[in-house]
Amino acid sequence: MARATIEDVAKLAGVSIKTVSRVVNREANVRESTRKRVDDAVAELHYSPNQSARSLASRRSFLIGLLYDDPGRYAVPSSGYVIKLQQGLLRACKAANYDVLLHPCNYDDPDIGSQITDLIEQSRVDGVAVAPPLSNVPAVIDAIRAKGKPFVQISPGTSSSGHLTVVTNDREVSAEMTRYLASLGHSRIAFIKGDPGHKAVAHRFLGYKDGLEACGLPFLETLICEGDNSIGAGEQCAWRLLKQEHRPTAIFASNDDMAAGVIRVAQQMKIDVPGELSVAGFDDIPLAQQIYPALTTVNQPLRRMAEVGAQTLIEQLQSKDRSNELITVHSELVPRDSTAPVFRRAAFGETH
Amino acid sequence: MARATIEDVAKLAGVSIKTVSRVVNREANVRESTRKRVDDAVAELHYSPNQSARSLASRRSFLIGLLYDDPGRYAVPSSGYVIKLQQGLLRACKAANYDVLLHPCNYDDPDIGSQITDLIEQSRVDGVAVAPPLSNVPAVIDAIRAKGKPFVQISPGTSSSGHLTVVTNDREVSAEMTRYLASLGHSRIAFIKGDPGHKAVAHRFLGYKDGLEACGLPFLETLICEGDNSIGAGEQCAWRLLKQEHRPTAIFASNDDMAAGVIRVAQQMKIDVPGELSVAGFDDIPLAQQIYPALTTVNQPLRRMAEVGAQTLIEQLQSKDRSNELITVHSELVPRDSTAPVFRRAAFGETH
DNA sequence: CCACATAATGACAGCGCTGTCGATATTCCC
DNA sequence: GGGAATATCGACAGCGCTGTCATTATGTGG
Repeated sequence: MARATIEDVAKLAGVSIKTVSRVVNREANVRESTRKRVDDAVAELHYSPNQSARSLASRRSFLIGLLYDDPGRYAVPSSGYVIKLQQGLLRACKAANYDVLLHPCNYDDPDIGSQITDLIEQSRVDGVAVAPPLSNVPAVIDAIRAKGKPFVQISPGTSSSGHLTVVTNDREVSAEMTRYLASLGHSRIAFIKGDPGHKAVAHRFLGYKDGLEACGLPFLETLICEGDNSIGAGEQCAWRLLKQEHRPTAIFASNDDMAAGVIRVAQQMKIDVPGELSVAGFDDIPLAQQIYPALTTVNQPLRRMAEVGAQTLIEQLQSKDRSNELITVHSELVPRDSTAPVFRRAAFGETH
Repeated sequence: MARATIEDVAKLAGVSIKTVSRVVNREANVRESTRKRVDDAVAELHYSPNQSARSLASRRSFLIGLLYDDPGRYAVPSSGYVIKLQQGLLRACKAANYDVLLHPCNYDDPDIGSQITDLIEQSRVDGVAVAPPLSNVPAVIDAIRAKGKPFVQISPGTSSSGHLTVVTNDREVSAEMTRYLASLGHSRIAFIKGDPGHKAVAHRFLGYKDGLEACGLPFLETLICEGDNSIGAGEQCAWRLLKQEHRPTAIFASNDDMAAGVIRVAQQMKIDVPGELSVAGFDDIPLAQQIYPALTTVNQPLRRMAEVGAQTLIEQLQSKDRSNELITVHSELVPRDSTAPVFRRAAFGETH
């Protein structure tokens, strides 16, 4: 049983193939009675248009590419991240009758620019969604733009740019977290910065400072530490911060892994969390719910970012307007058990 | 700058479009000198064939669909699993110049059969790879077969079937694990069965029995327990097994989560692992390396299974032979720190 | 009821390739 | 060296749609 073609449907409905095309594509100016006849024929024949023919004739593939950093052979942890991106993209694409094509890349490749160029040249996609950390690499963005391929940049941090971008309010929500900690009575709030090469985390630090300022708290260099985003780095920073005589009563780490490191060290130092020390993270990775105490953190709406990005990209593709929208999707503060009102004695610099 | 077409290349190389087509598709019977002229023209124009036109003319989309269970809104843990599948598929497809299309489904959907039917009807893919747990649902397999769509079933357990299937040697490697434990001196080796609805785990239990038999050890019902694959189930089984007077010196759980539950209970009961109790799991999930002690387990070559499956599927697509191969990819025993030579006193039934 | 605007439909070319088949060039063997 | 076998190449139809434009049906105002 060969697949039905538009011609079969037209014959059965007693109309021209063009009218079938109109009905299938929901175009205007088709009489209701005609539409129904065609729809019935479509249903009877289980007709589904041949995408290749559609693509060839209309010069659109109805395919959106996802450009992302390949989690690689052993990096299972980041897979949740990729899956969320895919889910967002898939939802938007499904709604618009597009399909998703995967284009994993190697973030570390020194030759990433020309890699992307080749990829875009050969790919059949109508548009591309670029996810972090790839979307933070200028060579990548430049390559896509040079090829004139419509795209949306999904970026955690703010971006200048002259193209469609979806960001989240990292800075604002970091300020919010800081204010939240202050509202619990904390006045010595430490901050652990992340990898300086990672663009997004810079904004979190700025947000932290905003938050301090909003609460009238002083900014103290002794309460700032920098790590490379790993649990180990979080531990090192925690040691440094907590062995000070006048130690902080709250530590805000710019990602969850480092926050987990802080909690681990606190346990080793017999500092009760959250009794004597409040700890907050950022990202809301699965681990955040699994550790004890469950980590107060910030949920990045990655799925939603991908969804909104793809949706807008597709809209632009269809209307051909291609404006340079900057879309912000709001992150959410997730209070859990690792933060609590300040413990007064500890606040006055008592060591254990 | 519009994309170059085959006609542009033909003109530049001074040949007919058919010859360009031959060169691009690596067909035989093209003079070396001609081939070179065409290749040069292709390079100069950055020509890349229009896939839609190719597909329309050749009736092949060069697209492989991945049918998998959508990890869903919160089920981040299983994302590593999906990513591995994708990686395997992508590798095989890239090598053959195919692309991957994602088709997430809902495993729990009671109407899954007709869902799949619709999906297949509308999808443009040449073939489909079905991953577990979806591949264990008869309605899914039946729906694909009914539509006559070429497919490969990726299945952890053995399968009868009349179609291309990739399996792994669950039973054999379970026997191997059992023999390994016996070789460490264990004679009281308990086994925790998994969810009986889960086809794959049944084979693991058979393998356990094979292993016992091979070592001349008796099969004892008192050393068998059944859980639902969760950590909690592992804990329950562990309590049951370990509070017996004559308790086992080794516990082989049919998945890692349950093994993790066993280790947790052992710690609570102050039973040293691996000193007094060896624990083995199955699957080699990320957690297996993270817990203490690191878990001895079995690594399922999921990525490799997907890769081999897709590769074979594509080969069949191209040769049109469509035989019903059964491909086995071997799982690997991964010895870590949770297993050790038997502790004699414990072996003689001493309680803590 | 007619001239005109607008809605509804169809005829047909052509998107950029591949498959078929026929034409021509080259090689091989006796 | 001649004819058959084989290698090499091109002409052309057509894959199943969409876009364009012409044509016909329907409505509208005076």
